[in-house]
Amino acid sequence: MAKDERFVKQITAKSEDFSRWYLEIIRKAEMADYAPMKGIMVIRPYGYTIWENIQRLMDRRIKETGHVNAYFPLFIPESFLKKEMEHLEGFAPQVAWVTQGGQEELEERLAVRPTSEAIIGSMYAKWIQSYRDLPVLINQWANIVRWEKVTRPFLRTTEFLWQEGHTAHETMEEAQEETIKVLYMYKDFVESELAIPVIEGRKSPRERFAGAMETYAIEALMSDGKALQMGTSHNLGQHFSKVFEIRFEDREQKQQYVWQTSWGVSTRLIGALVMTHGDDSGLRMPPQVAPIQVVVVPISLGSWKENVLPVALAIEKELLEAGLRVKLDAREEFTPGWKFSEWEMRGVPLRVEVGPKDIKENRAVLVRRDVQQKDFVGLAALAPQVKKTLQQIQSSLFEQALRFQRENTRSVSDYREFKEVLESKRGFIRSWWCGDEACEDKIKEETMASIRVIPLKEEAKEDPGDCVYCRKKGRELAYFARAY
RNA sequence: CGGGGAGUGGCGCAGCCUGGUUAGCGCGCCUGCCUUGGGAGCAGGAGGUCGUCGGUUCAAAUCCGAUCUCCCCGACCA
Repeated sequence: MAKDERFVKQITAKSEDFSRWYLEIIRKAEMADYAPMKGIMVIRPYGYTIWENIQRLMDRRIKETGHVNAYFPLFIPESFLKKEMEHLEGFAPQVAWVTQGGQEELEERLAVRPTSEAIIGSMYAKWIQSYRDLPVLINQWANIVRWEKVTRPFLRTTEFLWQEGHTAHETMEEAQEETIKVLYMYKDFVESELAIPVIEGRKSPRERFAGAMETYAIEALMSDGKALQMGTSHNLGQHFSKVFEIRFEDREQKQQYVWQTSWGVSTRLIGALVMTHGDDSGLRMPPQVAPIQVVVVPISLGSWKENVLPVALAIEKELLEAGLRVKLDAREEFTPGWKFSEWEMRGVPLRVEVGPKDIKENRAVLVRRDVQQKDFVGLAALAPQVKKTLQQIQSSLFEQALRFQRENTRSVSDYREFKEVLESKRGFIRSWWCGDEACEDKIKEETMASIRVIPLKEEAKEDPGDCVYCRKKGRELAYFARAY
């Protein structure tokens, strides 16, 4: 059996049409389906279980760093949104409005939340009086609506699910520290749970969140060479506290405005999993977030129900007791081969096969989804071996993605080369930038590439080169890419 | 929002140009037999009114108009 041979052709090859491949995986793996309204999808159980796993692992980190969960309203009065004009103008084209309740027209329009800075800010103004009330460290899990013109399942939909943290602090330094702490929390989460390597850094002013003083993000490279923003963390400064009057009496008994942050990751991460790890046979789920970590397939031959099934049941029980998410697929109406393909499409990381031959040898067959490798394992050592293999798959997926990211990150100092790389290879391009928005705009216009992130740690290590566009002295080392 | 393409049983498609009996095909689904170590085989069967609305016509999946949705490219977008 050749390693990269496709057993069954059921989806468009990734290399043939990436976009179509992506959409077909989502439907064949039953992650999501289109709802009958433009740009809105239904997240089906298999996709939603991935989200639940993401939630569970992220929520743990959020709480470990001292935050607590709360829930704020879906509706935001227009006047609240208007208080921070930069913020309103940033979101205006994407806001859905409620103008009528029952038969009555509303006196004031209500926005369906595009994000919650405004409504949360108005509440913080009531809750915060003294430095003793600070910091406020609140997170909420919620749905968000943004009227998007171009939508794609998970990557950009009109309604989506996310988590948004909103914190308030005594000092600018403390808010900045929080912003960066969360950025690295996201990086750690995405790399260790989703097995997706990211580059963390600051956004250029052009890409900054509407109303933020500074925006930071983690960016990943999808396997078609386009970048995807995986999470953002904003230092809001005092923009919102000034307009919402979020004041406190400080240690010197003076009135001060609080310093705020906000940060979020969304169901877009599920799209990133597909585009980072998927192959021509379907999904490849990292074990940490896989809805099913191990599928047990009994080889149904002859009197398998008497001989094979009891062993399969015992294996299922043992793996369940070992704390794994296990599925025994003992359906009679499908052949083993059919089941193999089915679970490969859904990206189940590890498959355990047991058949008559294995039972004679007192063993089972382990098949890794990531590399399609088969190994015989004695039944006595099964559970520990399965656990170990899952860990290997988790790190192997990360390593594969990291290798891809490194191979597709190129340092370029010449604009001609810059354009050439984008045309032929895409990926991240590391270049110096003078800091002038005009250069950034020109580059975007001419190459469709934007500044994804200005790395936090790398700048100091190198002598500045010239701006890749205007040749003036470079001020920032930036990662450029075409992005989703 | 601009340009292009597409909506026909669950999925993928043919039919439309050149209107005319019961709208086909493959996969899937159901029943039975037989099979099962990489999506088995045979036989029988169910399921669509052609995205939606309107118009032309004796007659519309087919022609005309509007509208909704999806896909691709671009503009826009934390």
